Amino acid sequence: MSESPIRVRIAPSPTGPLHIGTARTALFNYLFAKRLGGTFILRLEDTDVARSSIAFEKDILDGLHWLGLVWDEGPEVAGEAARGPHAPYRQMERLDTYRAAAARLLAEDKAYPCYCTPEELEAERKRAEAAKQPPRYSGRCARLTPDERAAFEAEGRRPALRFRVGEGIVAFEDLVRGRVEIETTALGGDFVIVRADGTPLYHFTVVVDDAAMEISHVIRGEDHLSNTPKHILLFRALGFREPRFAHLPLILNPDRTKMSKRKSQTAVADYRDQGFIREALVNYLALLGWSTGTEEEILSLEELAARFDLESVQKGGAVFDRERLEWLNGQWIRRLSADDLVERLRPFLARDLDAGRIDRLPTDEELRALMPVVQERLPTLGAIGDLVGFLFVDRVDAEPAVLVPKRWDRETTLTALRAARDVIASVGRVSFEADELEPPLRALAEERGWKAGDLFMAIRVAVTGRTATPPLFDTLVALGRERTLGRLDRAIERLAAAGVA
RNA sequence: GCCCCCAUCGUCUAGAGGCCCAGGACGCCACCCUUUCAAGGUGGAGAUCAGGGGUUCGAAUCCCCUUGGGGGCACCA
Repeated sequence: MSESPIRVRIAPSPTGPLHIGTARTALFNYLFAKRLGGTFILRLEDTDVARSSIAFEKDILDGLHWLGLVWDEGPEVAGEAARGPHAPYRQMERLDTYRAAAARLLAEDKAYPCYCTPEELEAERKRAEAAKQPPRYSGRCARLTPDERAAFEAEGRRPALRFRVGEGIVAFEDLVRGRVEIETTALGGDFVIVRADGTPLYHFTVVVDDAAMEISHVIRGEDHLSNTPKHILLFRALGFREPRFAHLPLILNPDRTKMSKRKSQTAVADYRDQGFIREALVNYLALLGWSTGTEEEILSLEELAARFDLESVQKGGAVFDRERLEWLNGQWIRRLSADDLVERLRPFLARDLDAGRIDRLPTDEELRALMPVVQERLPTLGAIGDLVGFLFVDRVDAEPAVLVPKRWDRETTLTALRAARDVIASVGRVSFEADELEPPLRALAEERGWKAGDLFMAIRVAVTGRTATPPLFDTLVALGRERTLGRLDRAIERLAAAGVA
């Protein structure tokens, strides 16, 4: 095999938001390129004009960018010029290239005009299905005489262009699966490469572009495995050198079918919006279908790039396991610097404010002070409001029923809360620190014969409204003396009132 | 229906003939730590390596068959 520079690409189609599967394919291409000092290219396959949109394109670009998968060559975006020697990288801007290639195939009779209408083809497919036959183009237009063509033209029919598949066996050496062979007769007959309206189709553009962009390795999902023979035939017909192929295992729904929007959360943006961080998603995706062969598992993009190899890619599909992603997300959140975490938490807090889940935004100092206690408790960034939101609301409503610890009754709770209020009021006058609060409150519990845990739980619920919170004294400090006392008073009032009623 | 691909704990995987009556991780359970919740630590349950035939002194690992699963078969990508 001749040595050529490593050039790989991710070629998404802007017909939907960035999909987890596309992100994984992009990642593997990226890692492969980085590992081998190759070039990672982004190409937009937007020839399905009806379904493509700018909004999807933006979502895809933003998502790849967010994941840190920067491309070496790619289209112009947001006013920034295209990068790379093979611009444009958007297929609808490359129509001339396809037109020229199509003209060549037509001139060499490797392709021919087909005048069948969609309705006729549909009928043909229906018939095949009814007869339990594989759907296959009949080849009706393969050998039209000039007169017959003229007749169709006179009718006003516009032809599509079909590629002659021919006979024989196409074989290739897949980098993850080994040798794959398929008989061309199993390809479904001659296939359309240019629509009647003149726009080119996927199988055609992908080959023309991969050749034009000198792609050395086509790394894509297994759903393309059976398309590969078509592509190889096209590479040959056009006289292009074929790239090497590697087909990645599919990412699966829990029921082991191809991951889909219907059964799983597939949009990368949704994961980001829920507070999964890029490090975790990249790490998780890399380990879906590939492993280092060691027991390492927490790996950064750089560490992954240093270890990646196609030989270790799994052949079987992999079920997307959200729980494991969440665990990895926690691992990565804990590895962030406090300042970085504060920064990343901001948008989520802003969203909580918009939604009315909190009444004000914490200052940077407030947030920063919470990090030691918050960092190890956050499964996702989106959980921040749930974790410490009570600190930033104007009032909490502690239900009398939950205010009373399991082992206590209302009277005891009331007594305890009043006593605790006095202790806190007396010790916190000058400064308000956790290690100033804890000893006297423990002493109080001891003196009254209460379990410290019960006393702490009553206080916890009184000031936060909930039974699960960060450590109590850190929480009181974060709340501040005045608000702590205020919430205690309010809880005492409510509990007392509940008894009267 | 036809073609192609795949097959180790529930899930992600290690394993490339003896180191494996199969290792790690997530999840689950228990215990420890502990004011709650987490995090962390320790331990446990969990896979007759889909089944059946070969090959071999020896197979999760090689071959064949069966079964099961998946993907593809568009003027979508």
